[in-house]
Amino acid sequence: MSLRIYSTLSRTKEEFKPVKPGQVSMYLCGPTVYKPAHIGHMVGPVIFDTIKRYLSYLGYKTTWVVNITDVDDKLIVKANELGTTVEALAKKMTDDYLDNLRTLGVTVGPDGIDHMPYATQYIAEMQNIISGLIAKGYAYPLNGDVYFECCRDEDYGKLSGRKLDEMLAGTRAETMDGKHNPADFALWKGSKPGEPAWDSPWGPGRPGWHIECSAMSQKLLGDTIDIHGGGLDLMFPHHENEMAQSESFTGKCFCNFWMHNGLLRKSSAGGKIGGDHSRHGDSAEASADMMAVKQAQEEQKLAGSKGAESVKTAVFAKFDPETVRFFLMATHYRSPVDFGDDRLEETAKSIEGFYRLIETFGRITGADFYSLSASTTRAKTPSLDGEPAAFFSELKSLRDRYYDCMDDDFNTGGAVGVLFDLRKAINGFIASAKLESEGKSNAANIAALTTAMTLLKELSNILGVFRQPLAKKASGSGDDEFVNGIMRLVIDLRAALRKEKNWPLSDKIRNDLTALKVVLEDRPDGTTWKRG
RNA sequence: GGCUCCGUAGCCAAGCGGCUAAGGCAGUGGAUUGCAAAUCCGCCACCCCCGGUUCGAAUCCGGGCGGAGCCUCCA
Repeated sequence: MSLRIYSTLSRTKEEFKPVKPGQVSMYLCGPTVYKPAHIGHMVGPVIFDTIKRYLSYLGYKTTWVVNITDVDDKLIVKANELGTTVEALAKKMTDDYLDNLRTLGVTVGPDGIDHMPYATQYIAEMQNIISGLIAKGYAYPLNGDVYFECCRDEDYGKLSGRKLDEMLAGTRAETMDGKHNPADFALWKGSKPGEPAWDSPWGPGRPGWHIECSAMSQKLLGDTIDIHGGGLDLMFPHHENEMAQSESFTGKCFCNFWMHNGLLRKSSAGGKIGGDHSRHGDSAEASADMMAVKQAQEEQKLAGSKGAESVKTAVFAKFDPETVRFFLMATHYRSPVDFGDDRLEETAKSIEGFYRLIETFGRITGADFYSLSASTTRAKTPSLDGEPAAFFSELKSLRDRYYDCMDDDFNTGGAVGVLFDLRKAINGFIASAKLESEGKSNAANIAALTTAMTLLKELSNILGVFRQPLAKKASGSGDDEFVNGIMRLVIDLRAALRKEKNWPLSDKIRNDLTALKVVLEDRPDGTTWKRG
């Protein structure tokens, strides 16, 4: 089974073949850093982080670039508004962005984003491309600006499926501004006084939106890259234009696999409004003022400039980052996703069992799941031949299913399903081998359990989940000696009551503790507690 | 209006021509438990509608209905 990737260009899944054997170059369009990051900005990086992990797992030496756009109209406007400089604003928002990425397990470095170039550091490269495009007749200067002439690029529109002449039909004349063609877009923008500006052959100015990605990907990854990613909303015009520029300049294919991730939508207040979603199709509502509807849609869209809350306040205050990451992994990257509290709550509930299994594993073996050393490459994955044979062969087939999913256009949703099945298999093994009670000293079974848990770690590492304990702590790990001491006392006293079969009192203790968000669980070998 | 994409159980969701349509949440029957919790074993889908291609379709094609995104420097 070999890796297949859906390419936006061909609208089909194609077998993945890198330009250079054994190596993969990957470029993801990063943010314009003019406002705090919202959760929608995190989707691409999280998905591509997993893609890189899997490519690395397959043995590819993967180089991943995510750019930072630190010069842009919006940045200028916002900085003026706030009475600060573009540089200072960009710095602050970049830090916010990176901070949130780190929280979600995406780092800058060999295990994550390899290069994070800033647009302002590649002005010379951009100017070089612009000059080249003018020389080749693909671009023309106009009043201090430089425009790319779309109709000179024969296959312009091939990514988004647009035809140039169709696009022109509905265009208003006033958008022309002397451009040869309304679709022509700026490679270079002459600056007004007070705006950030760089000297250029066409006068002081700043780069257009698309040229930075062309320049940076070429400089850092070469003329033809393997994978280029971004949100679906960037397909047009950004990626279309980016590709048009780059290919016109180099005369080579710019990118072999275009990958676009679906966008997040903020789900409506959920059940809180009326509960029954199916009622929204009322014909009375259908006649509502279209503008109002359009407006409402705007607000729902996370990417809209208005109303989007920062990740920290909107999400991380309420949900563990691992829950968020798991949620993103549970659906296919190309699908649009409703993002809302009720969905995250469901996810949190669904993954609790993994954390419980991890605790159980610790109780049985004394080992720490998070310290297990799991293989990070498919080539070095354990053979999984062992006893009991039935259990091992189940592990093996689950792993194969996981591979099949990931090989099929990074089907993380299917892979997540495998993780749940793996959990069930391990729990079943623990139960049938009675590892929590009389089977505790069976060394072979303990070893089998450890192998299985190591496999769980190996497979969840690729998705970037279960890398650390939840903030919600298990017994004794997050509280001070005082609390732990009190809890030990309470549990001991209750154990004595239970021995006397004083059920009313021992149940009262457990129930009252539940009200305090402390959960007691009675097991054959004693009672454990944790904060719930 | 043009260009894309989607429509699988109460909800979320995988599935990409062929064994009994993954998995999660909710619900439900049982095992286990002093009772719980957790865990395990079960149950829970006429794949939006209508045609067509095929020995065979949730999967391919045509039409319809419904939804989403883009066409506006939004990831």
